[in-house]
Amino acid sequence: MLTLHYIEKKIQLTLPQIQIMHQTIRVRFAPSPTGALHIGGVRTALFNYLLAKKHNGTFILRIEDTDQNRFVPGAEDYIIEALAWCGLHFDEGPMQGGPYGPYRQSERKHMYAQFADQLIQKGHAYYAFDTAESLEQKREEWKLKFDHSATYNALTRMEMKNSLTMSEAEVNEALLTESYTVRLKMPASEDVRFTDIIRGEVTFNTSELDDKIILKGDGMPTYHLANVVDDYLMKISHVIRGEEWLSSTAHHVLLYRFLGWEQVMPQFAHLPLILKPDGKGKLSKRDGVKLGMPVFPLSWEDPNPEDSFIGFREAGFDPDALINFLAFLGWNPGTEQEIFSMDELIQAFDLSHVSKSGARFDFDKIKWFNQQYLKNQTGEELAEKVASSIKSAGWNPSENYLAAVCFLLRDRIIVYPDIVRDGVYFFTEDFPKDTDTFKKKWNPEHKDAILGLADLIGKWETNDSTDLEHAVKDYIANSGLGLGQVLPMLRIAIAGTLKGPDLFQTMMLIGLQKCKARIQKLIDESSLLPA
RNA sequence: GGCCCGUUCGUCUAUCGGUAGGACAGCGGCCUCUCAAGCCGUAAAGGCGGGUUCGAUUCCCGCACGGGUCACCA
Repeated sequence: MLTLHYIEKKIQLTLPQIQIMHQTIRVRFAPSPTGALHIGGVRTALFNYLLAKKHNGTFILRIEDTDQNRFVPGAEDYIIEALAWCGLHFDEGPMQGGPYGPYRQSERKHMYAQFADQLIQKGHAYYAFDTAESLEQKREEWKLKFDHSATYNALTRMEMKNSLTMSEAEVNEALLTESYTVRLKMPASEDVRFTDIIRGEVTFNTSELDDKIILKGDGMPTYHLANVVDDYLMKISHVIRGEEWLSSTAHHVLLYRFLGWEQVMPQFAHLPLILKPDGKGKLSKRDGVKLGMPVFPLSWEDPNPEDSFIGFREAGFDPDALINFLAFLGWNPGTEQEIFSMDELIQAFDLSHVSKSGARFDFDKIKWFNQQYLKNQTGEELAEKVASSIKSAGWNPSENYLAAVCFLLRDRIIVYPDIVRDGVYFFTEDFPKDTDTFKKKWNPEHKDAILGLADLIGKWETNDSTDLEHAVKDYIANSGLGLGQVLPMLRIAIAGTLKGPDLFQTMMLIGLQKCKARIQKLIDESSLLPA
């Protein structure tokens, strides 16, 4: 008994994996070009990409632009650029084409009607001529009659204006003169069961489901039809999408069944949602500005400033860090490794390690990931990334110098622009000075000793910062002062602030002559300050 | 409200019935001219109630709570 149960369980566990191994994996990321692609979409794309790459499969981009009202110019370019920045490259898509194109649903418009017809022929769909007003009115009625569960379904469709309630002549007449939609005819009461890779078996009863519109008044399909038809025609093997789609999956399963495609229906995997930091609802566009953090990969400029958003790229994040962070939102490798390159993610990824519950977006965590990525780069690598912002700040350091600065700063930055913010004194004499602290620490009696130190620094010749360090420390000891009385002064003179990298390395980099001048200058200024 | 999905430290998570582990954030320490980084340490969790079992975080049922969804949007 016990062993039987055990074996049964083992078989259940290994079956999906075997299927994946021996099947050609074809997955698609299918965004709607209605604006900037937010971070949840990027994660969906990532998981699709990882599964495809892990099994030598194909990763497809399909643009779902069936809603002409919501079409936003530039959105498709944004999506493509954003995913490219993240290192997610498509094998088939609108840019590069492929054997199953076109890859924009608007360009596939002519392909959908025949399947809607097929459904009508078989009695699984029907024409509906209801106007928006009559629908709204009916919905109000149903709300009272059925206690909130108001839908266009088996219970109500016979009181509506559609090809089920009209004579053939009336229908033919209306087809020519009126705007119409095609609705899927749901069975009155039937359990629709499917297996979700992440959630296991899920069941819906058709009595709870409505007669979804599959073809709109303008001749365009809705998501439901377009999605099923395209996934079939494009031979998609796995549908990996957000959990918000779970409740309409029964409609999709029925569509596959009615179209005779159930045997080749893709496997479903519904990803847990990315939630707002407070956990109340899924993360949305506006949460970024509200909480002062990006939720988009790239900045998005909209004519309406309210709809313009800053991106992770512009905020100074590294795409590899973003990807690493996103991979861990709802997935884990089952080991204690946390830092993963894209190749390592591909190796380690497995749908069975995707969690079921929603994950809150944690800004602190992505900052930590980014910091890890920055401090593992060489000075040269960092320099390359910040060179343009250094230039636009008006500074023109040599490549070597910039790289050396980046190297010194690299352990204390979270995002790339921190180098510009924290490194001002490496590039110009015009850097902010914390004079308040200086005043607190300044003791006029030490003036001569410090001027003497400046003198020594200016004259010192060495290539070794520890050599300088010894000289300075010896001088301080000999003058009878403590390190704590002198070094903070020096730091403010040279860097303007009490924090920063090793003082002696900093001085060596800036140049000892310049440092001497900075010390003298600060002391001159301090004699002008009120005591 | 109906239906569906979920529920382990504040947060992200490990644990596939047998001492609840890691990471972020927090706190403390070491290091140090400072700030970081790093290292060490500390505090912190199985929603509730029933069952099944020698044993339940893990399996089952109920409840509670949270989320999703109920458009000619995807």
